[in-house]
Amino acid sequence: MKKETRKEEIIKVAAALFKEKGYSAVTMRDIATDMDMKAASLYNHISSKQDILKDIIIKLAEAFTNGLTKIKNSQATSLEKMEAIVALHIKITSSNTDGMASLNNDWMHLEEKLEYYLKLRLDYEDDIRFIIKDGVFKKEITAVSVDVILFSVLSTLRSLYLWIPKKEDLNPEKLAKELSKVLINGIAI
Amino acid sequence: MKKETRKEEIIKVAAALFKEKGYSAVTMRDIATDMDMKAASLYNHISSKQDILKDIIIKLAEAFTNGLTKIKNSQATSLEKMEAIVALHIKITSSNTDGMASLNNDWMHLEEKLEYYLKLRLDYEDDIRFIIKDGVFKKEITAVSVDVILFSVLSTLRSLYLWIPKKEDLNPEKLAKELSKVLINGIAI
DNA sequence: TTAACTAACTAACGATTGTTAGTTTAATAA
DNA sequence: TTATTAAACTAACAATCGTTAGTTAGTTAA
Repeated sequence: MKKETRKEEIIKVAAALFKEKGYSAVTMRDIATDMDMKAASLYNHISSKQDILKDIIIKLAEAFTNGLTKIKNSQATSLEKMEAIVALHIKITSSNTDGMASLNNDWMHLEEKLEYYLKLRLDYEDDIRFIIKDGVFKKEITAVSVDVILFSVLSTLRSLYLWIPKKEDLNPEKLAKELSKVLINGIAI
Repeated sequence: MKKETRKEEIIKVAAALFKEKGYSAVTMRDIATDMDMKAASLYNHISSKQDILKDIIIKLAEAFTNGLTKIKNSQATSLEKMEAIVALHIKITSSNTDGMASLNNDWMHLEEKLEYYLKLRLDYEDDIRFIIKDGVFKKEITAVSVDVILFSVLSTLRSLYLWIPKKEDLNPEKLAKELSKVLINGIAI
């Protein structure tokens, strides 16, 4: 029960198609064509189209949750934690930009796992909101609306999947440094 | 307060459904159900499903292009222009959050109008990139990567459609002020 | 009144959808 | 050798898709 390479290939090919056209617009025959096989043959490896989406999204969502847990339990300052969150998003996203497209755009088609996903996402946002609030309290972060800060930072990080593939020469550490600088210090001189 | 035409009603209902499930997952029968009619009756008012999407997206894309043209031809400083761009996005997005979901997520299904849309989007990004470059040259904007700044700002503005509907008491001017402050001055004290 | 128009309807179309059943082929294990 | 297994195949299914054709009822214009 460990011969999952073929299954993983299918999921990878499917994720690329899901990014290009969206989950609903991709047919099992599309995935099969890119795998050089017939649609029915896919079912030797996966149990349903739905199951492919679940695999893609839940794995990524749990990676974010696990990454954030380490950060929030660390001894870093609030701003250092924000920098670590930026680095976490760059690390996970650059390892799977296709899958991140599904996570961002097709989570509503999860059905059985939808509730679980929504809980992970809500908890994730709450944890970051707490880090920001703590930063404001400790006078590390400006006292403009916490929600505006949360929204602004998270929107940028959640869009990385669109942008990272365009940078052919990606240096994750350099990007993390520059992006942290822009998000934390702004763009004004 | 002129009465909406039947076609406009359909487009509005369709946009709400497109936001909820994505263009491909919405059927003509879904739209008809929400309009309290049969799917075939929709064709007395619209020519195709595709045409609904085109109406939604192109109208918005042109509104952005027109708005940015005024800003770039103004005498404002680079930072003032950036603030005006923030306000432009808030204004257009808050007037049609449903449509903005299609613009962001379903543009790839435009078919005949796809090329035109892509040109508008590319020109839009180039215009903002120029404003940022000019700001760096005039020492109003920090000399970190222009693309990182462009990406960060535009990602946030393009995600407004997800966030504005959650703020039941939206004050566009106040939001523009706060968001500009966060994007331009950052979050650090 | 008559004619034209608007906006709904029923019925159905060919195409495509995700998926199942049963079969075949080649490689590996006994 | 024989048996087993993995991974492909063909054929087909019921359901659903966007859309068309033709009809009907109510409203407006002449």
